[in-house]
Amino acid sequence: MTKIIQIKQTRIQREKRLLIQKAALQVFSEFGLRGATLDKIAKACGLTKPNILYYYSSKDEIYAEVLQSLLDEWIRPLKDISENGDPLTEILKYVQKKLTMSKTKKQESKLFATEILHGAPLTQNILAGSLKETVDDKVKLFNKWISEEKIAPVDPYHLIFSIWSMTQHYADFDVQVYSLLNTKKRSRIFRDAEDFLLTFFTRCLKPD
Amino acid sequence: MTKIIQIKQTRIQREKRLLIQKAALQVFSEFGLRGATLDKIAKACGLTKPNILYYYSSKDEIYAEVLQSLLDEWIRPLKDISENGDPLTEILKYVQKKLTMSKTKKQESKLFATEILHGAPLTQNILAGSLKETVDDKVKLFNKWISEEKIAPVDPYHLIFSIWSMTQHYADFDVQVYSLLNTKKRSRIFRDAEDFLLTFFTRCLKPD
DNA sequence: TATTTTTTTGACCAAATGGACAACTATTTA
DNA sequence: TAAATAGTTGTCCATTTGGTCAAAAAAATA
Repeated sequence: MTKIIQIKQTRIQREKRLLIQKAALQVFSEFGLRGATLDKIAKACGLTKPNILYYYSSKDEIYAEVLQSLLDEWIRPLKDISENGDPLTEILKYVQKKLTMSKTKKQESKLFATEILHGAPLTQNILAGSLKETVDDKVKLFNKWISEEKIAPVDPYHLIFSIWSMTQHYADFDVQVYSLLNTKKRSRIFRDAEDFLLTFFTRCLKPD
Repeated sequence: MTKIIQIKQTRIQREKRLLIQKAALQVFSEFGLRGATLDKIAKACGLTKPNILYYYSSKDEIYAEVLQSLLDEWIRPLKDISENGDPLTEILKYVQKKLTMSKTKKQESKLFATEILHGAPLTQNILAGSLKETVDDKVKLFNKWISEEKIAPVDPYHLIFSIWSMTQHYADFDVQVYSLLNTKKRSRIFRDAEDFLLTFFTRCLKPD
């Protein structure tokens, strides 16, 4: 009742909702939608379960909101690829940005991956909608660059997939990466990864 | 009791265990360990829940067995990289094999990905054990090839990661791939992916 | 400060789920 | 074919978990 009549959020509502979202991201990314429980989220943010349900009407609603705010952020860097800059530089900058996100937004990456992996039940429309739009737009740009012989002729869609997969791998499969590299310092891994990726894409995209 | 005394499996045991494993792979890969229920597995293989628990003592045991048999298969192709063949050809063959697996073993790929993504609770020892051994072995081989100037000097660990991530992407993120490519035929996607990957790795690995 | 509104929580509920088990049926084996 | 063994299932149980609710506490407002 009250909540329907109430129009703008109170200070406490803003704070608590954010608190819950943060905890939820953490729990969802670790356990997945079904593995996450309201109790875990509650404990992670120091609230009680009924209190959480005072702010969100269901677990699914929390999940949907966390996922939604993640998706916007996820697409943004792709949009930033500019048709004015130097083609190779623009693409390498994008690679770098994505790799950095794998380091600093690991939970987001894992949550997104889990969602897609399990069929993207809540994300399908976004994939086919705004993401597809952005991708198609950049594909057009890449094709222009190719026709101008500014980058090597490769399938732009698969080029984008390769950037996504290689960079996100360091977030999503971190456990495997860390198990196989006997490096002590994690920052070292990302430095090496960056070296590798930049060399890799430079070699692949430099026009003949 | 009976099962402890019994030494070799009966025909029915072999058949039913396989049946259960197949169904379990399907259900686990779609819903994850926690999202999968014994009822779903039971329905998927046409047995009753108690009947499944006659063959496996718990859901976790089924999961562990499915995962175990998957892991052996998963590592194998890497082992097949031969130090006798032509370096570039050997690596490209490996890429091809992995891509094919993404097409034909999609469920396995997704299950493995989910496991690693969620911290690899049951797989950690294998990652750090037999997988690491095999990887280290191939890294040594790649380094040898590099020092002989038969392939370009790139970090072998990250090279392996790049092969894994780019090929598995077509299985794990299939929903996204299909959403973004407006292709009707799926086989077409894999043909294009193969073209892309082979060109890609050839360009990157060809010695200067 | 009195009143209203918002926030918090302990206790509770119903559904889902992993698993136990005894009784029953089918298959092997002697 | 009779006895023994293996396989199957209906029923039941305990735990987990998403969610409710009424009452108490805290905060905002008049």
